[in-house]
Amino acid sequence: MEKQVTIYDLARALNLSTATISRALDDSPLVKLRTREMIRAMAEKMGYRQNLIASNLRKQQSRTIGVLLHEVNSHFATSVLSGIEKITTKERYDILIAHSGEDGAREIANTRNLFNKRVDGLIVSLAMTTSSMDHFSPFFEQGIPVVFFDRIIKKMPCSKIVIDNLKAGYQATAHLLDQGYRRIAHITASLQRNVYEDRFKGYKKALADHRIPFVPELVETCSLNREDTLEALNKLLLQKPDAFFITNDFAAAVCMDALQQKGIRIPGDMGMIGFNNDILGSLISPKLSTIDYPGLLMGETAAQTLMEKIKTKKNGKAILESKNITIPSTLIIRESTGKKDRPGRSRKA
Amino acid sequence: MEKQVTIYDLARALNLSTATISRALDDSPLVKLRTREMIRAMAEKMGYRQNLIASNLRKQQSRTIGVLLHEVNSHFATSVLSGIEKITTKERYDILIAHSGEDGAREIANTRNLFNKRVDGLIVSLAMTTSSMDHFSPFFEQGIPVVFFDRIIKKMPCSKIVIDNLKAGYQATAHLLDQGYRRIAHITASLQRNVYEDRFKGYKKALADHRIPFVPELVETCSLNREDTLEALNKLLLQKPDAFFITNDFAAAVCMDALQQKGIRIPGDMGMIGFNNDILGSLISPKLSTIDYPGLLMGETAAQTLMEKIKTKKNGKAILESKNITIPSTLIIRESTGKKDRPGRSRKA
DNA sequence: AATAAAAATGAAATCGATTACATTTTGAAA
DNA sequence: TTTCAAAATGTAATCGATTTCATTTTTATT
Repeated sequence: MEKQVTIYDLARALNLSTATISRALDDSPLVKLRTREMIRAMAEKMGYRQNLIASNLRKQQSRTIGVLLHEVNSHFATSVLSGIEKITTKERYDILIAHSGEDGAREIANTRNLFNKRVDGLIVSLAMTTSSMDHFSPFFEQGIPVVFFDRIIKKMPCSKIVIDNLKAGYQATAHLLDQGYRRIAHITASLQRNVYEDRFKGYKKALADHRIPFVPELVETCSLNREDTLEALNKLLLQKPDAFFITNDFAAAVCMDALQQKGIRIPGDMGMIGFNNDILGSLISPKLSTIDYPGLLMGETAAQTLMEKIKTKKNGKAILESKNITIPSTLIIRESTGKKDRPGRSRKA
Repeated sequence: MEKQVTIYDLARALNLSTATISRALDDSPLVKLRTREMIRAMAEKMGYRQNLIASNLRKQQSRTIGVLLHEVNSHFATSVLSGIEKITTKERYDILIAHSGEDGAREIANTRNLFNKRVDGLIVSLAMTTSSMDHFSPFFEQGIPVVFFDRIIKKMPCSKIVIDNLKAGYQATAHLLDQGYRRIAHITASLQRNVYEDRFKGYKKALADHRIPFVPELVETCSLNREDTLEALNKLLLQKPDAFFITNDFAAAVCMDALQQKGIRIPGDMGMIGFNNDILGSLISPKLSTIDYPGLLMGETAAQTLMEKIKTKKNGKAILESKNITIPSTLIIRESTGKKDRPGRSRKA
């Protein structure tokens, strides 16, 4: 349990000033090369380790960026995180991850904490129950860059990274229609959140374009966890749907399992399409059709956008132009959306 | 872009000293209640936010604990993280997550960085390729608590949280044997790592106890990602196994999918057991038998152990007794390990 | 060798909070 | 009203690095 070695110790040992030590350790050309080498050697020998807390206080930065997430236990979330990390580590920034478990109050507490830790920037996907945006105002007031992704608020004046959820919802629904399904149920989450709202809009637009009436009873909203999803499923089954568009692959997998238990064949009796392109979908049977949502790219883009903002801020003027970036998403057709069987006929297994 | 409000600003505004302000904001009884309320109100009014960097520098702490992981994109990893978080947020600590992507060099860099950030403690699961332990010595020298979990080094003098991998490997293998399988292949990862080594030992012991000869050709080591797993699978198929014990559920799911493509029936023709109890296993078909590895509990236990160490350190004497905790694991029998078909007979689908 | 310019180094303020120690205020007892 | 302990507040050092603004040393030029 030895005392920490500081630049004062190095200065004393070498009979130099802390200014020179500090500059040398930063590899500044202001210090003679020979001196620099001497200092490096002594730092190594004495086991010096820079105290980043002190450094950050003086430099008025933290070299840390905060990431506010609603959940981390999904393939999508971990993809986004690894995309973010890929960019930030390259720039030698750390990330502080805080997740709210979909709870707005925890999101507020986390936001506050990250501000107090003086993160240099923030990347956010909103919790399901967040309604007000007031907790972000300290960041805006201080000009600390914030980038939203996935779950955003459209009217916020800052950069946002999204996919075209309306189009994706449209594609998913249209594909089911093309395969002969007509009574398409939709399991989704809080329509307060843009992502679910837009997919829902796409769903309705596809129905309209195919001249299929929209039936409100075919839509259920839930938290998307296992129990709630099954509850929604059972409620919807009373409406005799012939296909499901489910806004999340995990929930879709849960439903497929339950439907197959009941002896319902997928596809054929029932079409099924998910959302996100979780690896899960390619391992279950039948393999799940879905919308590819490139989490890695989204994370990278969000981080890249944030890093640029941080840099322009450092170099003087804070040009706070907000970017709205739309990442491409793709319909992935696998097995669960095979053609619908004609009624009365039987299908080859 | 207003300037940050500091306690100096509050002190000036209220004609008090920074000492009083600081104490009041900490709710110290040294400050008269009325004054405290006044200060709180003014802080609120002026939009004061504590600068934790300054506070941490002075207090010689970071209220942050570092978590070194090899990967984060698995159900197990996210469970552990959420277990850790559950405990640490309760104690108002943040976690700084660094993952190495199984790369020893990155692990070293991450360890160094976390040290420089002066984390108050470290929770570690080693990367696949880590061999030396030298990068942890600054922590030991400074008496900063370190807790290892899952992938550990047995001889390290610090707390470790593990499951009984030998027993688990034994159970998995014995279960396959009980179901009538005899040529059991084993797909695993680097035997340098205790977890894989111990499971392998359990596998061999189970074989020995059932008087089945151990065949080295039935064991393959790989990274456990999709491609490598498939390669291992194909190599092993040449040895005509009748069951697989695969040390990871994701890899097991990949294999099951590939085997079923080839028309091999699971169970019956081939038994299959995984490891970890990833949710995945309950959604694929047949449902995967596995070993439940309680990640949440492991995370909680690791965090709890660490928090205790941090506390005893703060209260003076650093009693560095190392705990070795073994968490219970359970065999979960589902569908993929149904009885083996007798040769020559056919099984009902 | 004298001089100016460039290079290297140093002194001290600074970042924002905490806290040991000192001082003032308050209130109760004498 | 005085006295003194307790309560409340203040002063200033401190955490460890960075950086502005000197100051000293070195090098090049005449």
